[in-house]
Amino acid sequence: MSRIAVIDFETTGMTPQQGARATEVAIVLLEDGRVVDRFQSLMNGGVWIPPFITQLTGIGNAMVQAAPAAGQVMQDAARFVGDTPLVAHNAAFDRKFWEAELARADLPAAQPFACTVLLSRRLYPEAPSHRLGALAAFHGLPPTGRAHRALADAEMTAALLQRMLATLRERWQVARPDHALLCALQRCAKPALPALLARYADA
DNA sequence: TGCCAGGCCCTCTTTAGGGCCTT
Repeated sequence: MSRIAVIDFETTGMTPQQGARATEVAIVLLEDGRVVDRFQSLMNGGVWIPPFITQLTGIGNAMVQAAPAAGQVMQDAARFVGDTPLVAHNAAFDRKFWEAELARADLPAAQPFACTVLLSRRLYPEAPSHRLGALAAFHGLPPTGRAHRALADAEMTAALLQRMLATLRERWQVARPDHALLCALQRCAKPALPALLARYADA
C-alpha cells in the first residue's frame, strides 16, 4: 500500500528564519491515491499576525489566540503523519515550517518531501502557470473551499496530486506511482524523463 | 538609508540574471 500525506501551512510570513510562525496546518492522508483521513488545526505560536496576512488568509489574531498551543498541534500533527512521506505545493516553503515548528516542539522531522510545483512543471509544461489556483483551473478541479486556508489548499493539492498520479498511469503506464517515483521525477532533467518513467512502467 | 527567502527553472546561460512559487 502506498501512503502519502499532503500538507499545507498558513503562516505569518515567508520564512521561519525571519521569525515567521505557522498559524494553521492541514494534512490530507492518501492511501493508494485515495483520501482516507484529514487533520486540520489553527495553532497559537504567540505571535502577532500582520493585517495583510489576515486579509490573505482570513486568519486573525483572535482566532489564533483561541487556538491550541503550536507545540501541542505539532505533536498531534507529527503523530498523525508518522513516517508517511509528505507532499506540498512548493514544498521548500512548507518543509521549512514543518521542520522549524517541530524543532520548537523538540520533535524530529525525518519525513521526505515531494513538491507538486516541480512535478507539475515536469508533467504539464503546457500549463500557463503552476500556482495552485491556476493549476486547479487548468485541470478543472472542483473547488475545495476558501483559498489560502490550510485544509482547502491541502485538499486542492491532494486533488492535483491525484490528477498527477492518473497522468502517470494513463500517459506513462506507471501502474503504481509512489512517493519515491515522485521524488525522482521532480528532480529529473526533462530529456531524461521518458527513460526514468520507462523504468517504472508496467512491463 | 534601503533592503530583507530560497530552491528551482529557463535562457538572449554556463565567468549570469531574472522569474516563479509559497505566506
